[in-house]
Amino acid sequence: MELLKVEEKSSRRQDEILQAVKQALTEGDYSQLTVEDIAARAGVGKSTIYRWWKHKSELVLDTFKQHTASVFELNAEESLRTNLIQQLSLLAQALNHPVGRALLVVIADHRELTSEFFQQYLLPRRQQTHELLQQAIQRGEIRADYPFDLMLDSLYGPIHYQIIFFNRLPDEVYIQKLVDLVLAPVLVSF
Amino acid sequence: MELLKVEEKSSRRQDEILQAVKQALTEGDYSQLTVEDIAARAGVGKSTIYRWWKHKSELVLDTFKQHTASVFELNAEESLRTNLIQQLSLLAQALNHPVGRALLVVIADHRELTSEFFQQYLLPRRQQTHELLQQAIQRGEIRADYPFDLMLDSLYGPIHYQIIFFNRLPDEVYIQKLVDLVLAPVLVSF
Amino acid sequence: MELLKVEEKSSRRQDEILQAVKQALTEGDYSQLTVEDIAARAGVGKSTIYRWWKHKSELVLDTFKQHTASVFELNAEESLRTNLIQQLSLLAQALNHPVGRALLVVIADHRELTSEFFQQYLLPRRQQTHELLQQAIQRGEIRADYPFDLMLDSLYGPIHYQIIFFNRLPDEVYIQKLVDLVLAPVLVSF
Amino acid sequence: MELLKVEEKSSRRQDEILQAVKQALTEGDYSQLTVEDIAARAGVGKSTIYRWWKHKSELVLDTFKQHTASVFELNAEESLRTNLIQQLSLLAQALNHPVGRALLVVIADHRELTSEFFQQYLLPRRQQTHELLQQAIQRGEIRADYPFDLMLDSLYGPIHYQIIFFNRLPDEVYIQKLVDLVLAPVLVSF
DNA sequence: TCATAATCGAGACGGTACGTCCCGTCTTCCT
DNA sequence: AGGAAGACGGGACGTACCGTCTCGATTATGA
Repeated sequence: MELLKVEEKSSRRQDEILQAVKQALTEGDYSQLTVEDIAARAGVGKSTIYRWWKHKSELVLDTFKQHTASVFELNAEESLRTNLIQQLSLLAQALNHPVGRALLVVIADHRELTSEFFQQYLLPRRQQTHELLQQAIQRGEIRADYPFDLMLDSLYGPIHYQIIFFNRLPDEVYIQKLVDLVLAPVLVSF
Repeated sequence: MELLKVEEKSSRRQDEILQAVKQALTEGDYSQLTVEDIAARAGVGKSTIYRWWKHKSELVLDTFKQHTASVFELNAEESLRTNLIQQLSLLAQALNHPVGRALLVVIADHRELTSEFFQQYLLPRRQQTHELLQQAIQRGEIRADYPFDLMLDSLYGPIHYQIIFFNRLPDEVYIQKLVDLVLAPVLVSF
Repeated sequence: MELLKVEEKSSRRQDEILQAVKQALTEGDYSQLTVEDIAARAGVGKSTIYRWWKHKSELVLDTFKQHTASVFELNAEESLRTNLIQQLSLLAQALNHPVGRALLVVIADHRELTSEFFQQYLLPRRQQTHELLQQAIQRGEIRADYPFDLMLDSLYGPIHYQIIFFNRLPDEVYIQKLVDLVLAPVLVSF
Repeated sequence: MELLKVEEKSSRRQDEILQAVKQALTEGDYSQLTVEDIAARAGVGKSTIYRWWKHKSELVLDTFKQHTASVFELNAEESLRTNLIQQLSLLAQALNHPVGRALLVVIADHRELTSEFFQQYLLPRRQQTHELLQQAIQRGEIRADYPFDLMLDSLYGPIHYQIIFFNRLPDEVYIQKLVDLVLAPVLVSF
């Protein structure tokens, strides 16, 4: 019981730390993020932070996970197109948020974290979308034979591309057009 | 002739410095890149580096430009598809090269450099590809009415996406499939 | 007791750093003194030094203070003459020591430190000597009416002068003669 | 003839450089003095400066010499006291001038220059004053048997002492009192 | 009168130390 | 006993100047 309490307590504290990271990133980008500042914001000693995270970069990763945790439920009742548009919009917003920006730096700078990020974040998301596609296939919305992996890259890729290299958050219109373009060849039409 | 000499920004010494950056990046990634190490490799004082580049990040940008300068000529005699495949392959290799990796970090970390990179590197490349498309249209290879910007993102985006988030250099097969997928709706067929 | 501990500004580590400064100055003069070298000698990071001292110059000042801390007690049982000779000899030695030499550079180079040095070092010393004079007056050794400030300058001045401009440590004989010369008009004789 | 002309010209240029040093020192102290700034003020290339002076410190020495060249003639018709007061006042002003301040730094910082300064500047001055004393002896103004070297130190020393350590230009009153104090035991009175 | 040489400004260069920043670890001292 | 506070070793940063060295433009000379 007491152990649980301790765990809970530290879990709450961890949340506070991640919140502090998010707040700090809202006020300045990754290069201005310092562990000391985070500690001060969270009312915590630096050692407490390093007890749970080996490096600053991991902190950012977890902050991003926490930040995007609630997002990304699928809506089984809507069409594939609607779901995709919603997914990509949320993704774009998440990536364009200061926390997402910081994540991009971390991913680029620490290649050893890429696989962790892939396993824990990207893969689940892709599988989710895969399910979406399966359902659409079963509903007869789209063709069953198609290079879906490539299709997903064609959806996700441009979003990241726009944010990273054009420094621009793709708007709803862009995303709709993108989805329509990519979806066109695969839709069952008659 | 003399005017040309004035115009070309890169003296021999600056070239040597960029070479030193490339070499250093080949031996370790961006986070291990040190201006002092670069200076030592180039047999140059630190001040010489800072005389020409304000920040380490700009050094990396110029190194990337130099590294990819010779690349990317179009081949007017080949088909659009062949040209695209070749372009994307070269791009993928450039980005996956240590220098490209470093560039990604810099772009992610210094958003103020994004527009410079866009202007000086991405935009010319896009215009080049646009010409390619124009030629293909005139040759009747592809349709004239199409959202080509979006199409370019669909080509470039996935390449970057694979490299950044999957930490993987897209192989020839991937690129061919990608090009075919994206090109399919726009090809004039009968 | 604990208050005392708090009050004493010099932790063990700070002492080690000052020792390292002294050692470094023994091996080379001020212009060769490097903070990095000091740090290395003290087995300390550069930041530790800059945490406690704003500038290299202040380090030297404190080193001089530490170096001359134990010195300069008066000997109430001896005659004024004996005390003065002893004081000036010690002063001369302190100034001629590498640490003293460095101090002279710092004082000359950083006029803003002069007043600090005056307050914390020269003034106490002068007051001490003033007491000495008061005692001598009360003992009837010397006259009570005399421009003692000027007298002190006539004692201290030549010592510094010899060291700075003649690059020469005044010997015992010089000091005795100086004291006798300056003291002559003020001694009570009959 | 032509050689002379060349020599003259360069001599004029050297003067301009020394003037530039003086001007620069008037606007900021020695630590802010840079050779590049001097060169710019003098409208001269850095190499021209280094052609005639090995180091920045020597430049300052020569500037001081030039600055005080015209000063310090003795006035044989006046009393010893008057002459001494005038001498010391001029000395004090010269030392307190930015150029003098810079000189003090250089002397303190480059002990190898001390002897040069001694030979070329201090010694002549002392000999001059010695003559003054000789004349006073012959006129019967002062006693013939006296430690004159020590006496000179008692005059020069306090002046330097006040300027260096009290950061204060001794005023006329101070100097008069000093001279009177030091002169008292040596004056022939009846 | 024009080519050739000497001079000198401008400033690039290798180098060195500075003082700052912040990492990730370790210590202290309070609660 | 645990944790906030923050000292610590370390190491890269970007800056400032030093004293040396190239490079052209500008004279000055001599054929």
